[in-house]
Amino acid sequence: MTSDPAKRRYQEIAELLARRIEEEGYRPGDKFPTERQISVELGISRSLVREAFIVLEIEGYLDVRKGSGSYVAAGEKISLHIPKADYGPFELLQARQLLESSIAGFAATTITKSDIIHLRETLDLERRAIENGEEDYTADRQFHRQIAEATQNSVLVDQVEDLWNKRENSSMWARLHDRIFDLSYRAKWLDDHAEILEALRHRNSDKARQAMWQHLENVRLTLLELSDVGDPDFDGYLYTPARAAP
Amino acid sequence: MTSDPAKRRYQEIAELLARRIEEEGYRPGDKFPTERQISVELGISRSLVREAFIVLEIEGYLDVRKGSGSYVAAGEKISLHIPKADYGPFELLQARQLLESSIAGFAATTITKSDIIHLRETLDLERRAIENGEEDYTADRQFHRQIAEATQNSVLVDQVEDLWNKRENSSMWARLHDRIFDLSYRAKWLDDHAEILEALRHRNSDKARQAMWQHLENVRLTLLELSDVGDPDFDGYLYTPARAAP
DNA sequence: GAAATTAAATTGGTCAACCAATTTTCTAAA
DNA sequence: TTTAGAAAATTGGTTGACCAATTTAATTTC
Repeated sequence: MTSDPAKRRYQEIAELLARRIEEEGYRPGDKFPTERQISVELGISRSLVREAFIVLEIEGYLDVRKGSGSYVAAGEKISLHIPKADYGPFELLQARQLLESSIAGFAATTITKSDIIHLRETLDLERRAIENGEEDYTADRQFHRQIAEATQNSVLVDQVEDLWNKRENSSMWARLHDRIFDLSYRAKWLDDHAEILEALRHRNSDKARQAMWQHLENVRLTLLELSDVGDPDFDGYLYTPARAAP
Repeated sequence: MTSDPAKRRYQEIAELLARRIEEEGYRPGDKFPTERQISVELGISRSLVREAFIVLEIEGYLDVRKGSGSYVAAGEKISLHIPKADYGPFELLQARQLLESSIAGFAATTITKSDIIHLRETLDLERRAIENGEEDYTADRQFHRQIAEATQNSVLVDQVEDLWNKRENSSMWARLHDRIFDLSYRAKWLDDHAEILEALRHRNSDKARQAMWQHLENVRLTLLELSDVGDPDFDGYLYTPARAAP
């Protein structure tokens, strides 16, 4: 998908050093070698090491202090690369159910004509992707994002995006990915989306909420079906506490 | 709370340039000024600009190409992870209202005897903190977190925690902080919490949802009241789209 | 001998110069 | 006129030197 022509030098060095921190028993607060030490060791200039240190600082690995040195960071920072919880697909869906159904209900009260038009365009993109057999689900994601955007609340948008990111980082979901698209339940989900859009168009808050809930419930049921393949790894995810629709 | 000793130079420059990209009508694929141009314009060395470019590249703003120049990145990358946006207090509260009321309703169906006991203990801590005039609101936060934990869904817990973290990073909220605790609306909120707990204890899903909604609505009203002080900075936050309770 | 002061060494911060890849311009051949 | 190739200009990549803040060691003072 992405070009990924050539990894930049500082990125290579940063990954090398990050691996060192993780695998070499560094504990928070420990002193890390200085920029000069690393540069001598790797036979490169200090500027390159410095750039790598910046990356590591941003990712929450290091805490650099002028005149003192660099130290392995203590607090859990905003590091996105490594320390990523591996959420299960069912708890993710459950969270989306609770959050996105509320958002859909709210969005029905704030949505504009323009939002409706954009949502319809996204729906067309979805339909075309399915007809062409593409595995691309960006339109699907976009649909849900646009609904959140209709609330005019950036926190909600980020919250929804965060759940999608968590899903893409979920190892279990990655294993399910192929099965889901092979069996092409997406046509059913497309109908769900159309129903949600219809409720939003009529500014029917209750119906929008329920339609979103049912949509994600359908996804959940599909997942349950696909999980019943004797794979012992799925055991921990099979059960999800039942709950009535709101 | 946080130390925040001194923002690093490259970080300042990166934020400046990021703001320029966002506010100056740059579109994906557009060519961005070269490192040299920026360095001349800002009167600093190119190394500093280069470090800022690295930050922007990591955050998904830029796509730098040797010999060619830097271009505004096309795909939405992982940018939202790092640059913690400065959310307004009302959109934060609105998000909490939607999410936490749903969580409370769900938690009512999954909560255990043990959870109730722990919540009651937390409530006592809150009461004691208020009686002693402490400004510490960790018990408050803990109460909301424990309700999320009662759902047994780690995604929901993280989601709630994330909203609290966003609030603590909110500059506008920081300015409101003192006023809120000076006027001690916390006693009222303590009653709200007690009511929520009562609904959870009776496993009354609807009532728990509504009680949580009303609680956050009360916080919102307090904020509105406190904001009416002629501070022009609040203008952008004064209006929040109305919405009926679910 | 202990504490305060000063000096030296260490470390990250900043800079200007040069290197290498790419793009653009110019030139000449078809 | 078009096109292929070479030269020039542009741009990011890399380096070593120097600056400034911090830490450590040495010195002075009581």
